[in-house]
Amino acid sequence: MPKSVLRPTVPAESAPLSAHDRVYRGLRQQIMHGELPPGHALTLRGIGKSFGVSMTPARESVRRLSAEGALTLSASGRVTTPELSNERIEELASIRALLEPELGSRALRRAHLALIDRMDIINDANARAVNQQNPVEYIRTNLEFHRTLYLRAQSPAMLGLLETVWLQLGPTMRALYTRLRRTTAPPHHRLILEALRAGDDAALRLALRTDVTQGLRHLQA
Amino acid sequence: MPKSVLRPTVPAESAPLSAHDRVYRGLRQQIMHGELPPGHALTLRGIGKSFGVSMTPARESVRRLSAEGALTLSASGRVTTPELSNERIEELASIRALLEPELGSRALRRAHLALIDRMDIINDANARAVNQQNPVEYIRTNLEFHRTLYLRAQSPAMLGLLETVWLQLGPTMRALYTRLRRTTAPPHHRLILEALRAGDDAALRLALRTDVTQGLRHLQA
DNA sequence: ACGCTGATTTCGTGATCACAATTTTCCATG
DNA sequence: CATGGAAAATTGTGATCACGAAATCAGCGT
Repeated sequence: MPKSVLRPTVPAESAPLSAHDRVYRGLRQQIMHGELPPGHALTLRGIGKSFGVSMTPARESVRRLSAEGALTLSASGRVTTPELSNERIEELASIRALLEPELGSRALRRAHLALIDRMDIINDANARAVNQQNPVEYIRTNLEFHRTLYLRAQSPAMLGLLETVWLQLGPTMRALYTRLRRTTAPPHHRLILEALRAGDDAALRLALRTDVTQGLRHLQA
Repeated sequence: MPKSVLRPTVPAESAPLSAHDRVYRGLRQQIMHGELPPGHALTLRGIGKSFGVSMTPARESVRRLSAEGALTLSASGRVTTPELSNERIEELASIRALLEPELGSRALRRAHLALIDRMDIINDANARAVNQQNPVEYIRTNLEFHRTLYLRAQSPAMLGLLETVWLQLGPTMRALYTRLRRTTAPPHHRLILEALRAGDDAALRLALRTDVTQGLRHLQA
């Protein structure tokens, strides 16, 4: 594979993206966006083939993702997406309920109108995904709505931690959202946007917390 | 499934521990306990040799640890322990200040006297490490003091997240503790123990928060 | 003494392979 | 028709290798 020939003048702004990175990002997105159900089995050779690489980068990606809780390794090394117990789901939800209000609060001071408008647009796409009953698109836009806000918090470590929590919840969220097909958009997104416009810290924290906890508690029924 | 019959002479109680796991655990402990200064360079071949394995398990361990923020990969793939900016240190400290009071509070309901006694003993060892001005032993016993409490919270995901934060801070804590050799044990451990004995949730949360923030703020001078 | 350039060494990456263990398949037996 | 177990296919593990890129070093010139 004459890779250097095929990449004559690499656009300097973007990294060349190693094989491992492509596989990692691809798998990570599939998992976080709920494209895989809980308990879905994967193989290193299969992953490698679907990304056009050998086992080696596939294995590294799997190790990395399993370290983040996005994949489960059985005792014999078999790879599956995690099947979370109810206890674990509740714990992850409570972590979200702890981190997200904090991130929102930090972002509030730096949020300007352009940001809120952008979130509004994303929220529309989210509502559309609900109408289409498209779980993957719903999860994707929902996460993008939150991440757009949290990026303004300028707290990369905290956001990174939160993303690993989202990652762990990906397959479970898919299962829950496909099981009971919801027909109404998450109601608290409006409250979040209002609190942002008003610059009301307490209201924003509350809206974020209830959005997270209600969203998951509503599904555990 | 008569697997136990077919198994030759494996010690049943402990997993065989794959090469990758041994390397991962070994490196992780070195980093978390502050045995390596910030910016310390590592090589895959060197890691492999020091653990008696080939590059492959070494590489997987490094990938995993870098995913957790315990190691930094340069653009060319070079491996070093992270050199944290002051901003990053503050952010990680505020994450600790967010998670640790929550974990402590959850543990409080389940904490019995034997646990507090154990923490007392660990705290003595911690004070001894201060007198000996032994940074590694100080960090180790300090973390063990906290972890002993948080294990009772029965919140493995939250504790896991916290440990990755500790991991990221390992080399920096070593640098800080060796730079200014402190001569007095952390004063808030007493407050933590008192709050535990009194069953006072608010006091425990406060003591944990100040222990975390003061501990790091005291060193940034 | 200092800086630059070219050679050499070191290093990470990704592919491939042998091997052992597991899982699956399939057929014979009750 | 179910069931048990042997054979075959599949899978993860770890070692090794070639390759290109990066870092280190040597030697030269200024």
